[in-house]
Amino acid sequence: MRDCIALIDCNNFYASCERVFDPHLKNKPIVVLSNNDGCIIARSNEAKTLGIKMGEPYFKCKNLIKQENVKVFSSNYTLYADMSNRVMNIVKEHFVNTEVYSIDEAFVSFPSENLSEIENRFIKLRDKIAKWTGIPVSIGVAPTKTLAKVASKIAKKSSGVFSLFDKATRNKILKELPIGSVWGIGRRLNKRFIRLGISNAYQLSTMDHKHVKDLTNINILRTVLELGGIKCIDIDSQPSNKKQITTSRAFGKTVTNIKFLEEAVSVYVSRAAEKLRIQNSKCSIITVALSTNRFDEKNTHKFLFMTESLESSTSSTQELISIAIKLLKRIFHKGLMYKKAHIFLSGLEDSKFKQYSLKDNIEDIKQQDKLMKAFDKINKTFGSDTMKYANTGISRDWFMKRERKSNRYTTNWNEILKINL
DNA sequence: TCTGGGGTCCTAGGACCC
DNA sequence: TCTGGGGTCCTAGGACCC
Repeated sequence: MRDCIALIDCNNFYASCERVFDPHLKNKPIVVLSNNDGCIIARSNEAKTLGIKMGEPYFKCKNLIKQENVKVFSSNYTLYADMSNRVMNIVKEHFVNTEVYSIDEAFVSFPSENLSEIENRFIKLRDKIAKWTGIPVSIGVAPTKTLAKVASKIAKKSSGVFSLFDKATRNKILKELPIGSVWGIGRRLNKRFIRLGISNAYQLSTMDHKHVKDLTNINILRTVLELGGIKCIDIDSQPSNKKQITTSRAFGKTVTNIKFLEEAVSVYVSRAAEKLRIQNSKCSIITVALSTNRFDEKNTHKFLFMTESLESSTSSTQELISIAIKLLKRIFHKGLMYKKAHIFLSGLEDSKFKQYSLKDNIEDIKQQDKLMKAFDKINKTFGSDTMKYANTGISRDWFMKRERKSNRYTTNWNEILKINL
């Protein structure tokens, strides 16, 4: 028996999360902004109809938004992550083999069965997710991941569940699908294929395999095979640890003062080290970078960075902050207008298999690990930043702008939804 | 004034090994 | 005089994803 694959995809996820806690927003246009209230990163269907584009800078469509009375939200990742967990937990309850692919998507695989049974099963799942979480989802079912993606796109326009197994239907749909909409074909390849006269997914699916491989790489050949119904990309139900951890964020305003940069770098290192400890890793390479505003036409864009390899890997916030501050002082140039700081942690290894160096004081390291464990536990129980290092600052004047953030309804007692009777 | 953030994988080429 | 064959590891750059 062959496996079937389904993609469960939340509709307009961030916008839908905001709507759950404010029923007035039903049928109204909503948009959600990226960090620093920069770009549009989610739109309700009504906002899409108005012609507001994905990724568009907020300031460019501000007039339209005002004119059409579109409700605007700053991004509230705490809320979205919690809502995502709720949806994913329901999916996991129903399917053993699940892969949480992104904050708003999950793949599941299951043995093939009768087609109408499949559809019924997913209609029930869709209804349950809507009832339990308030989040609308679309579900595409097909023999491969790539086709499940295609099917979920169709599902968005129809009843919410669409299965794509019939070959004639598949070919018809692929003929109408622009090549750039295929999962795995980005802007560059889209251009290249169009230049070769290949403009829709059907044409791609019938290309000569060797030709595709010579033209691109093994992954794109997999995409081609998957469009033809041959499974090449498996469900990855146990996501492996990250090989590199980045925390990079723009400031709410440009910063020239090194004191502020020290705070920002300390905050970003704290976040990165937390991520490191969540996956039980230690890092042996740290890079600190600063950049100026890349959209500033008067000044050339500067990206300054410096890397240090550590003799002994670590996941201690304290230790990483002190190295990062040292690197920061070396790359800092007076007079530049900084807009962003970045921290990269790499050379990751599992804490359990840490390679000790001769100079290591094992007792000290154990103490640090214990301290960090307690630190993380407190922040997990009482909210992030309950415990923090003093270098990370109190007022954080430079911090990202989020002027229209909704409450963290599901994760903070002080921000819980209040109902007036 | 205002333009996101955080990842992954593949390939080519160089250095190096036996 | 000649300059194999098979391999690994690392890095930079390019491409993709949400």
